[in-house]
Amino acid sequence: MYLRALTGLAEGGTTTCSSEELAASAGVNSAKLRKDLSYLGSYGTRGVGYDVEYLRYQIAREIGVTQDWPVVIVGIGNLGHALANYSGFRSRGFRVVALLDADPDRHDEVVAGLDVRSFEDLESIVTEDAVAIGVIATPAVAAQSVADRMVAAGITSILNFAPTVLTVPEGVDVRKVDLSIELQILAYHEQRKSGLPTAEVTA
Amino acid sequence: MYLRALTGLAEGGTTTCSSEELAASAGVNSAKLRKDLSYLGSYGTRGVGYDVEYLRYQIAREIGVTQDWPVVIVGIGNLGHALANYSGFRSRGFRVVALLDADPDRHDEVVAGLDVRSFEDLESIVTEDAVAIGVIATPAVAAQSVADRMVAAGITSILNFAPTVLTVPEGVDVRKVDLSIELQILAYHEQRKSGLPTAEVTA
DNA sequence: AGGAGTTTGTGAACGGGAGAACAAAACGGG
DNA sequence: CCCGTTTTGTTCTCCCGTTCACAAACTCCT
Repeated sequence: MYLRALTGLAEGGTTTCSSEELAASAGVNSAKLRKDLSYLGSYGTRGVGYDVEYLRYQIAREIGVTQDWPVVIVGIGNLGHALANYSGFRSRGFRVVALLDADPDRHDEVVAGLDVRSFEDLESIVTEDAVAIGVIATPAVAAQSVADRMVAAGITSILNFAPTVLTVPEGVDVRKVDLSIELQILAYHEQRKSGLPTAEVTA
Repeated sequence: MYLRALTGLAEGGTTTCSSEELAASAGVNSAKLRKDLSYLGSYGTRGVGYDVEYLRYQIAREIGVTQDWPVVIVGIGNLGHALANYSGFRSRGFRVVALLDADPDRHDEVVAGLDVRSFEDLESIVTEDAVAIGVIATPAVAAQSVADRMVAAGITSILNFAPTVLTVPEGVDVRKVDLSIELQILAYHEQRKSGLPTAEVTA
């Protein structure tokens, strides 16, 4: 978040910023921001603030975005399609090296300049391109078996868009994004708003 | 999460489950699950467990998924396309009533059985269909102005996929989904794994 | 009917993140 | 060169979510 806020400030021509400004851009409290940055080191100057470019590089280096991360996307349905075309990945150091799908009917398609290939090619792609990160955009029923194959092939980080809990061996990281849960949370608050029109709304 | 886990169990033919089973399905600790459910009421039976269907209905009612929520999606690029076609929304009580885009070239397209309409139609759609929830899938630069228009039109809950912090008046809920930040988190752990091959991996 | 075995619901302890507050450090003006 | 101003880095405190642990409650078997 801070990285993106800094990028925004840099594009706006700002060269120096205070913790207060940066915190506002990132949508957090300034004390929290300073504490977070202090874990990386002491990159600010008291009485002045932070050098935008310098801090940006330090954060990028720390979280590993200075290098390029090859990524494989499995499941080229609507969501996989969108992810393959999502420009935000490339601009943040991620390179989609392959699109895989189990459905042979999709294997002729070209999406985002890449051939959709057979899921059977997973192992060779992972070893060839040293892929460590895999994205699962398949239906829920297929997700666990795809994850198993990924882990067997050597992938150690998985981003899961399927609405299922994945079980993976220790040492493998999984993060889950569930689009409809976010909507459900909004619906819940919405219901409370309309149900209790005079009551206080808890943020 | 519990709701989805329960749906999965119900589809598998389970009629009764213990907190331990349900917690495993949802990927959480069983004590936490019991405490969470206790906030809704006392819907379990000691020595037996929870009735899957009954508990499912109680949770659905509590979070407001028994009713149908009309939703508007603004920004029909790759992501908006995918969201419009995402079946998980409809099956969870959300109905996409309109797709809007500022680009007139897109206004003839039909996506997911809906015409892509002009962003100018926002106000009439919101009032006509009593829409309370809006989804922003536009580029970052447009997100804030879209949010402002949404709020002015009467929308009180926004799901934001654009990589920007939105500022909205009090009483309006915003939730943010950032696809590349999830990847960055994985990349960070990945870097630590390879950088410290003998060190302990912190979950 | 009664006791053994389960499983829920909840009180208590633990841990960690978030904000307030302040000392240390850098800059600028006289 | 010194003092006031600004802003960082850090400590202290508070609060909330998570987990442990156990009593209450229910079932089943004898």
